[in-house]
Amino acid sequence: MNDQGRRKDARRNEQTLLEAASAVFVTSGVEAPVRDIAARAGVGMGTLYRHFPTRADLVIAVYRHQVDACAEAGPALLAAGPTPYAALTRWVESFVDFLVTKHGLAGVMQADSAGFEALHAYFLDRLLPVCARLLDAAAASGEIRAEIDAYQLMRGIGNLCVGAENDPRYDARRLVALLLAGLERE
Amino acid sequence: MNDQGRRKDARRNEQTLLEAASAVFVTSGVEAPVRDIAARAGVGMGTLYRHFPTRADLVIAVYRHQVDACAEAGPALLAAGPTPYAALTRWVESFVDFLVTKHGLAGVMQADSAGFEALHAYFLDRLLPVCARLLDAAAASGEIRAEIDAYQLMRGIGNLCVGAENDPRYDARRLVALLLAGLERE
DNA sequence: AAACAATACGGAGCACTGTTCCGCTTTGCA
DNA sequence: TGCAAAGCGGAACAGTGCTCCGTATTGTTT
Repeated sequence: MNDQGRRKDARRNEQTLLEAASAVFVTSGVEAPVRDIAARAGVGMGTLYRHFPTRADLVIAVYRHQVDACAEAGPALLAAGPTPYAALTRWVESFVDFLVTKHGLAGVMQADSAGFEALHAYFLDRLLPVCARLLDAAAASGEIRAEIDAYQLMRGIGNLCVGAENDPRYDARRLVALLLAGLERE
Repeated sequence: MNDQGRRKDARRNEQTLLEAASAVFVTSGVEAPVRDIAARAGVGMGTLYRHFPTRADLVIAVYRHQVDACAEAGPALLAAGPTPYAALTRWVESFVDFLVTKHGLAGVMQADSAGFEALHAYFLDRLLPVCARLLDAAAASGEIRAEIDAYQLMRGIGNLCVGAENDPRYDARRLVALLLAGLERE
C-alpha cells in the first residue's frame, strides 16, 4: 500500500484530480475542458497531464470501477438468470444504464473519436469477452439467431446510447431492447 | 435564373465553394477544417462564411439534393412495394446507404453535435414526415408493432451509422436490419 | 467614359480547445 | 541540515471555428 513509493503530494494530487474529474463529468459531461478539471482540483495543467497523459486516461480512471463491476456482473447473471437470453438482456440493460447516466460517455467511447482510442480499447478489453460469452450461451440455447458477433452488438449498443441524455424524445433503452428483440429466433 | 441579382463573382464563388466542399468531404470527411475548403476553393475565410454562415449550412448545401431524393423516394416505395413494411425496409436501407457513404455525416447529424443543430433540423424536417408515413402504414397493415415513433427510429438509425465507415468489423446495415426485425410483429 | 456607391473579397486575428515544456518548489533521504 | 530527485504550475504552442474590417470588384448613374 506504499503506492510504489511515489511522493505523497503526488498521491494526494492524483486522488484530488480523480475526485475533481468525477464531479466535473457529472455536471459538464465527459467532454468538459481539461482546464476546468485542473482548476477544480486546484492543480496546474502539468500536474494533470503527468498523472493522466491524455483525457481518455482520466476518463478510464474515473469509470474503471464501474466498468469492472459491469464485466463481473456478466457471469453472475448467466448463473442466476432463468435463461441465457434473459441474462444477456439484463446485462445489456445494465450496460446501457451505465452509458446513459454518464454525460457524453457513449459518444466518446466510439472508435473514431480522436484521442479516445485508449478508452475504446479499455471498454472492449474488459467487456467484449463478457458479452461474447453471454451471446454464445444464448445462441447455444437456441433463443437467438447467431447473426451477429459480440463486437458488433457492443458497438451497436454504444452507438444507440449516443446523445441519449439530452433528448427527452429519445429513449436509448427502448431502441436497444428493440435491437435485442431483433435477435430473437422466431 | 438571375440568381436574385447577386454579383456574378458572388455566384461563381458560391459554386466553387460547393464543389470544393464536396471534394474535401469525400477525401477528409464532413469534419474537415473549414480552412481546407476555403483553400481548395482558392477563396478567403470571409467569403466562405458569407455564403455559408456555419459549417452546417455548407454541409446541408452539399447534400441537399440527396436528402431531397431520399425524401421523395418514400412515397414512391410505398406505392410500389409489395407491403408497407417492405417499403419501410427499403427506404431505411437507402437512407443508411446515404449516411454510411458520407464520411462522418452520421456523427455530425446528431442533435447534440455542437454547431450542427441546423443540419439536424434539416434532416428531420425533410425526412421525419416521410419516415412517419411509412411507419404508420406498416403499423396499420399489422406488420409491425407500433412501439416506436418516427423520431426515435430515425435517431436510432442515425446513431447506428455513426463511425461505420472506418471500421471493417462493424456493419451498420446489418444492425439497422436487426433493429427493424425487432419491430416485426411475431 | 468616369465617378461612385454598393457589394463582395481576403486573411489577420480572436477565443477556445488539447497538449507540451521548463524554471521553480517540495519532499524525503543522507 | 543539505541537496538531489521528484513533482509542480502555468505560460506557450498548435489546431480548431468564426469574426471583422480595410481593400478590391462590380455595375449603375451621369
